[in-house]
Amino acid sequence: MTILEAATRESAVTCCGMATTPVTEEDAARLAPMFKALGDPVRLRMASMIAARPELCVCEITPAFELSSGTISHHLKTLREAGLVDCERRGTFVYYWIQPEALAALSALLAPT
Amino acid sequence: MTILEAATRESAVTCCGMATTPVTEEDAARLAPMFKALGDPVRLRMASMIAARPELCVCEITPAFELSSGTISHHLKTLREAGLVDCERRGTFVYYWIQPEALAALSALLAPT
DNA sequence: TCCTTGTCTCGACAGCCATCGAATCAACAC
DNA sequence: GTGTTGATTCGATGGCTGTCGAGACAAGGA
Repeated sequence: MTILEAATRESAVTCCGMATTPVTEEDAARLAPMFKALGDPVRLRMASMIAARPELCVCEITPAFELSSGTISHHLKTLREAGLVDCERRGTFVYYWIQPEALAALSALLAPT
Repeated sequence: MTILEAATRESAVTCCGMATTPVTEEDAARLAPMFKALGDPVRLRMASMIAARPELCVCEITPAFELSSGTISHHLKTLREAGLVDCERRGTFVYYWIQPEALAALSALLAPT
């Protein structure tokens, strides 16, 4: 079971945000890395750009930031390892898309239904 | 204008999450520190504990973690500086409460209306 | 006044992280 | 094969951060 699946299922089970029931130690350990990944302005913008479209090519992300391609890849990897996005190579290009369940899990935690 | 007020107003103006419109550079700079503050398991649990009640005494938070009082204070300060909580001393004790607008701003960003 | 208790601040330190440039890899065109 | 372009990985570095313990501060009681 991936982190994402666990987080999604958990939020579905608890069905309420932290404003009603405090998160368990285990949930905190699973969800905190997702918040952490969004805790950098560059990555927050990246995630936002990716979420605003069905999928997005790295070649469209890179020119939006004045950063080296190495740093861009590093941030995308961080978002991927947090379970917030996934990617696929198609020919020369790599495309990223959002994992909506991950966003939903975080959102559910912040705002009780 | 505080960070919190700015974030709250912004989310009210845009009224949609990052799944529909990418956040601006300025919004990202304002909101990322809030996500970052929630990006530590200890702070996420703390915020959750505080959010689950109208207000919470530090003396109730401290025993929930196996950490020194210095570290507890440090994390609470981080949450406060991020605009997620506020506090007040009443006699010997200090009480913390959540800033619901801050959570709402983050939630609005994650989940379009 | 002195002592106790709750909380915060300070100084220090080990570990993590954002960034860069260089090197490497993948796919394609020639 | 050779070269080119897109993307990732690697190594290094300066800065940030989570943690502790000790000290300082605030409030109240003996």
